[in-house]
This record gives sequence, C-alpha cells and structure tokens, in this order.
Amino acid sequence: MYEALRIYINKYTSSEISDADFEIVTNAFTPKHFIKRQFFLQEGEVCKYSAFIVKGAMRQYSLVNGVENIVSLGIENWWMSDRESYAMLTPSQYNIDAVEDCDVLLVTYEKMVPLVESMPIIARMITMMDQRHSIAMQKRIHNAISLTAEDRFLDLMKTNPVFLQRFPQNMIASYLGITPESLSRIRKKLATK
Amino acid sequence: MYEALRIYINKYTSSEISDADFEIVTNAFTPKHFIKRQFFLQEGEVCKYSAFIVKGAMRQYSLVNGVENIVSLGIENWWMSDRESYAMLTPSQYNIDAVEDCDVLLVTYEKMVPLVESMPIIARMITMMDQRHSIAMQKRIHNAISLTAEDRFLDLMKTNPVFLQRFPQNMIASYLGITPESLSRIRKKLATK
DNA sequence: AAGGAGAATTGACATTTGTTAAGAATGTGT
DNA sequence: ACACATTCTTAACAAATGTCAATTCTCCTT
Repeated sequence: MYEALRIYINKYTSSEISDADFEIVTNAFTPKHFIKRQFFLQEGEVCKYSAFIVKGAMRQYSLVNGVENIVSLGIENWWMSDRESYAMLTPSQYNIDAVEDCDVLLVTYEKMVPLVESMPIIARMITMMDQRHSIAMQKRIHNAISLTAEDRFLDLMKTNPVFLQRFPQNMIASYLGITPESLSRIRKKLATK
Repeated sequence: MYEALRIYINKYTSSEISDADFEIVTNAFTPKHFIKRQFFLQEGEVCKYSAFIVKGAMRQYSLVNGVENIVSLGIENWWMSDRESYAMLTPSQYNIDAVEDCDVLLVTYEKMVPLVESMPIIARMITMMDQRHSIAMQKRIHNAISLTAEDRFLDLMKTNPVFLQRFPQNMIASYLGITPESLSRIRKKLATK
C-alpha cells in the first residue's frame, strides 16, 4: 500500500528516502478505501486531507444548478485535494468523489508540516509537486483561452491519453469545458479524418 | 523605490521585516525601468528574473501565428515572470512586455534562494504568493470551463475592475479568451441593461 | 497642431458550440 | 441473467462566438 508513495517520493526527488524516514512518513498517513461514487469531499466542508491515489480514479468538480464542472481528474500517483481549502481551512466550493473504487493515503496539513520541516526530501517533493501543478494549470489556462474545443481534445489525447481510457466521455467533456454532445461530434469528425 | 516591496512583505505576512533583514533583501534586487512595449522576456529566452512591479503594467502572452494570447496581466504590487522558465531554467514559450512605462525590481532565482532559506518572513511571503497564485489560477480554469464569455467579463469587472482602466480592451479580450469584437458586443449588450 | 497609427465599434455572415429530445448502446447491481 | 441506470450518439434547431471588412474614434508622435 505504501510502496507506491515511496516510489513517488524517490522518483520526483531523484534521491532515495531512508527506511527510517519513510517509516515516519507512513505514520503520518492513513490508508482509506473509497467505493465508486463515494465522496472524499463535499461542497461546504473543509478539505481536511490531501489524498495520494494508490489505486483508482477521482475527480474534483463544482456543482452549479445541476451542472457538474470538473476542474481536475486524478488517477494512480496523483494527489487529490482542494488545495485552497486544505491550506486555508476554508469551506470548499468543490466536490471530490471516486470515479472508480480507490485506495488512497490520507494526510492532514498538520501532520504534513513537520515532515516538510524535518525532511529535506519531503520539502523537495512538495516543491516539485507544487511546481508541476502550477505549470499544468498555466498550460490549461493557455489552452482554454487559445484553443478550440477540438484542439483541446487533441491536446488531451496527446498529453493524458490514459484519461480517455479511465474516465467516461461526459467527464472528459466537462473537464474540457464542453458538453458531452459536442465531444461526441468532435470525436466523430476526427474519426473520419 | 524599495518601499513598495517592504509594504508588500509586511502586508502578506502580517509581521514586520526588520531594517537589517530588509537591507539584505534590497541588495538581492536590481531596479530597472521599462518603457512601454519594451520586452522583459521574449519567447525562446530563459526567464532569468522575477519582476516585482513598483509602478506600471505588464502582460505575459504567447504569440501563435500572429495571434497574441494573454495568460497574465499585472500592475503595481504584482509579480511577473514565467515561473516555469524561472524555476526550471527552460526556454520560455511566452513574451512579457511593458504595457505602460514601468519601474520594477528584479531578482534572480539564485539570489532568492538564500533569502528564502535564511529569512522565515521571506519564506512565508513566497508561500503566500504561491498559494494566492495557485488559487487564482484554479479559479480562472473554473471560470474558463464553466462560464460564458459574458459571465467571465462580469467576473473580471467584479474581481479586478482596475484592469479595465489600465489595459486596452483588445488585451482584456485576449485575457478572457475572446476576440475584441466579441468583447465590444458584450459591453454594448450590458450597457443597455 | 496635424497626421497617422492603433483601438474600438458595427454589420453581415460563417462557424462553433449549446439545447433539447429521442433512441441506441453499454454497463452495473442484485 | 435480468432489469435498470447510465452513457453515448444523432438530429434539428437556437444561441454564442468568430471572421472579415468598413468606419469611426482616440491618442501618440513629431
């Protein structure tokens, strides 16, 4: 269960965490299983945990008069949480739920802080995570303002093809900011090319 | 010139930086003046500096076959840089230039690191900056995928009305991901309401 | 102050995307 | 395995946004 986290830490820092340190890390995390559709976070709650996905798939979305808008999708080795709510302890405007049955590792902000402060490798991991996240968001903004729906879909096919296997099309459409009908049409059009 | 930076540090950390510490901080920064349209960063270059805007306005944009796509706008007390290029030393795909004559304070990543490591107040400032930036980007993504062009404009009017005073409409349109013509129509429609 | 460049507006039309509704296909739980 | 849910597709139409071209407006530069 924890092995995936160890691999993640080593991979994104290019150095090896010691067994002793990793033991301390694992003690800060709590394993949890979510069944499909189970909520990890509901609108109005404070997001107390950050979740490292060991197995499964999750999504983060707002719900505005019946319409779901997916701001983020995650699978194995991704972190899920509403960072704003998690760091500032404010009520979240988002929902996060399991798209598939999931095994995740949960950690609170309070348990994370001492790890970051005492272990350079963890501080480094967080820095890298934040950086990657920030770069990905910037790219998504750029795509949203500069590309057509079709080009955004093509970009997703290129950069995260695995999402198309793991998430139903209506969620992919929402993630791209279009309706399921539009995505269906776009796919049809691309198929003939 | 440096006073704006001192105020910024104090404001976003709710504690006061000492004169001695601030002296060290100012030594890490270099003041620079940009005239309107002058480039701070051009596509293909590495973004060596982060710029704290003391006076003036700047924009960050990509240029894809003649079309400018503005990913970020900044005025007094904002930071401008391509964070990806700045932190990873990779060539940037963006341009940053002065929309008005600007006075800015420049700092390299190498000069920033020791400040962050030796002064908790600076580390805190960076954390707060990153957090605010990250929250703003998340909101922008959410707006892009869930709102119409009109609603995105209304949101901008509410959250950053000063931008409408400082940037020409074609830049506002680009920032919102629409054409200047569309923005003009939206404004006309709203005026009659 | 005049001339010129850039910026904003407007209109006609094209294209993209959304909406609604229906049916087909697929998947899921018991 | 069955029945029910959900998901996906399709079509016709509506609405939003883009494109192109012409005109007016604004403001900079000299």
